[in-house]
Amino acid sequence: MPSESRTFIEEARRAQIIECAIDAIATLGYAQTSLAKIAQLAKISPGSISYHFGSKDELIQAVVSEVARLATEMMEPAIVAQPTATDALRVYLETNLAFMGRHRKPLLALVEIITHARGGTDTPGPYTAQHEIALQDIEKVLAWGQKSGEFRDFDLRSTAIAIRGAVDAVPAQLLQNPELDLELLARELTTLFTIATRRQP
Amino acid sequence: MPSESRTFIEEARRAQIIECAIDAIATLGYAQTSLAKIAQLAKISPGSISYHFGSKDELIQAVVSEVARLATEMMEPAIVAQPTATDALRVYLETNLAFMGRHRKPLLALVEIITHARGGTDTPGPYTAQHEIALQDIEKVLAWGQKSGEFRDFDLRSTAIAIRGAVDAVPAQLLQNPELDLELLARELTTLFTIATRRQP
Amino acid sequence: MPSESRTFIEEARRAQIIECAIDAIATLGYAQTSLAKIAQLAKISPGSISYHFGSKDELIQAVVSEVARLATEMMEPAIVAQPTATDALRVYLETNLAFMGRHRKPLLALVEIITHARGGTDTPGPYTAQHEIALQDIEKVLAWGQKSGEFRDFDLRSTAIAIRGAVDAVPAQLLQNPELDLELLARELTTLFTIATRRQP
Amino acid sequence: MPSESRTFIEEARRAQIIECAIDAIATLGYAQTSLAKIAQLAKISPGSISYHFGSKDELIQAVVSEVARLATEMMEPAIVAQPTATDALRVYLETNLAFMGRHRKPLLALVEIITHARGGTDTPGPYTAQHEIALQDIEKVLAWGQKSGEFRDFDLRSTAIAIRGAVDAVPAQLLQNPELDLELLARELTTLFTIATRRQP
DNA sequence: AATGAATGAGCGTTCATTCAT
DNA sequence: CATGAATGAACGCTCATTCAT
Repeated sequence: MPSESRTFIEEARRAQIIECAIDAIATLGYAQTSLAKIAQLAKISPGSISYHFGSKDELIQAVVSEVARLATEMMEPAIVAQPTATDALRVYLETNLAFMGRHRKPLLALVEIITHARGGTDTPGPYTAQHEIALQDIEKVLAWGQKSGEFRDFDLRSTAIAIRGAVDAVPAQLLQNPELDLELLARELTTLFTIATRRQP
Repeated sequence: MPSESRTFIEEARRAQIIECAIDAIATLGYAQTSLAKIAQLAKISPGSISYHFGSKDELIQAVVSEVARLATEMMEPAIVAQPTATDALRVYLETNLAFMGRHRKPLLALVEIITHARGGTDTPGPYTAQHEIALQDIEKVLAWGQKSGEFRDFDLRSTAIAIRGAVDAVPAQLLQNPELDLELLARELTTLFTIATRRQP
Repeated sequence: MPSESRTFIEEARRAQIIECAIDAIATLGYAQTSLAKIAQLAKISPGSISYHFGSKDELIQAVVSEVARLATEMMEPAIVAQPTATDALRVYLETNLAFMGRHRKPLLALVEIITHARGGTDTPGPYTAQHEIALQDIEKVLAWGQKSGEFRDFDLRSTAIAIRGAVDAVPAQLLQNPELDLELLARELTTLFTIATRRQP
Repeated sequence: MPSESRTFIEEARRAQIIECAIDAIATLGYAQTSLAKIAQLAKISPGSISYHFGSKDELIQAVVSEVARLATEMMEPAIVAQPTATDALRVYLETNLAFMGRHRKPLLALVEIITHARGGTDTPGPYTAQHEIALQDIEKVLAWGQKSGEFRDFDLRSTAIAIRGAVDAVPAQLLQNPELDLELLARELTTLFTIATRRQP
């Protein structure tokens, strides 16, 4: 789907619709968000959304990509710039939680989509891949730390699950308690996983 | 809710419907599960479910109660029987993951329900309370360990979020990779959180 | 439908069901009254009503008959005992409104049924007959008064419609304003129709 | 409700649906009229009605408004133009019955809606207000006649109930006997209520 | 004589999608 | 490009009725 194949105005419409979709999903919840409501928010007709995205699934996929792009842009450079795996792990947690604080709506929308838009056991759902990538990213950092001798000898996948699980648990908390102190949480999680992963004396 | 108020045959039907609902939700996902599909699985008419449960909400509530009963029965006694907070934490993780291994479908269904059955941003959803209780249970164990001197001085809520987040991340993994080694995972998580919480030298 | 064909216990059950049906219809309104609710009120099973009455329509018909019997028993003797048509007309109005005061629930139920349970234009509805009889009863009194020279020369049907219409309008008023002074109303209607029907000088 | 807010084609569809709803209610009765049947009459899909009216209640409200507009347009100017209360009362009866003759179906539909659309005994129902307004309109004419000395001294509410009751009784009669002579009826009712209300010598 | 579990048709409503304009 | 009217299938739910017990 090369961007050259789309006119400028078309690209603008798509961006507008994606933004309104994020707004609607984050505000109303995935189940309560219909194309009609998104259209209403965007002040366009429902048919227009189908025209630009073909189907609801495609729109949702576009939303996911957009948020992922936003998150990656914000987080990845900082992480890969770290000199040590320990620093990278710390910055991973810090940037993730910072993203949640700064881009609450896109994050909430993403969480809504991931938890709601999965298929059955057979069809894997379009966003599990995204999650697998996230885990592998963490595993890379962990493997780095083990290789460099910073980290103790643990199972990569298990530890990645724990770290990612902790991060994924935050939006739900945030939803329930908007006053949640994300900075405190970031410090505590950093400490926790730093201790938990470092080479034991 | 005296058991005398329901016939034997009614109780049997309810159990059958609950089982089929668990099956449907775990297999198809919450959003794709309709009363009609549950009825189809149970080989009864859709109206029959309404007859026995009054509303979809009541059925879902019954499913939640059933799984919660199952889980509590299996896990709580073992946890409270531990002599130290460190043991309690270990057993908490072990029994939770053991439950996932033995009751995969009920567990998946429960997770589906809890993550899906929430309203918009404002309305808290009927099962967020359940989750809060789970966090407080962990916090109790953590506070116990801090008081006894087993654990270091960390923020209770942040640490509870990390632990619960790790546990909650497992079903999604399990769904994606049914061969996941839960025993290994239990050992690794136990080690991780034992190290992370214990009093530092 | 001779009463001999029914056992004593069956007759009692029917009476009980009819009473509960009246209660339900008067309290909840016709549209909100289901056989299940009547059964609940009567503390019997829904199937039992079908057993005793065959169908809902039959039950409704039985309710109508019962209320009509009650009304006729209370009103007819007093009316036919009057020496003049003028007195008969007065007593007709008085007894009708007195019945409404004393048997509010049966009356309300009857009104609910008559206004709700009509078929289409083609099928006349089972209770229009009842209404036609009521009109003819009034016409008899009016014809009597015209023959005796008490009443002026008016169209029987038109005048009967006016009188019956006035009477039928009362329950709706009563429903809206339960404090309605039925005795005042009876006096006023008597005066009005006495003046309107008497031979003009 | 500015007319600019609706397309021409939308307005046409709405009008068509309203007309079919009137037809269905007048023909089948309120209780037997479903959106599906109205849609069938209008040869559109059931979803289309929801599209244009949002809910059944809104459609019913639109029907009521339409008929009320029709009736008011036809009757009010003639009534208020009369020089005396006696004339006004006569014209009130004449225009009401003339309306029934000319707009039988809308009138029947309106009566069906008003008598059916009420909740239980406690909830007043959305159209009882309409009826109260009708009574108050009559009371105004009666009060006028009493003040001018044309009418005798009677209770306003009781007399208004009688007059409105007589008028409201007509549609039911019309339903049962479509050949009913409305002009005769109008003359007779006029005479009746003129005699009944005029100052007695 | 009575039960109550079960049914199936029907209800009002929602919504992704289509298509003539 | 964009519209918005229209669709049709699916939803949760109600209810008179049936029938094995």
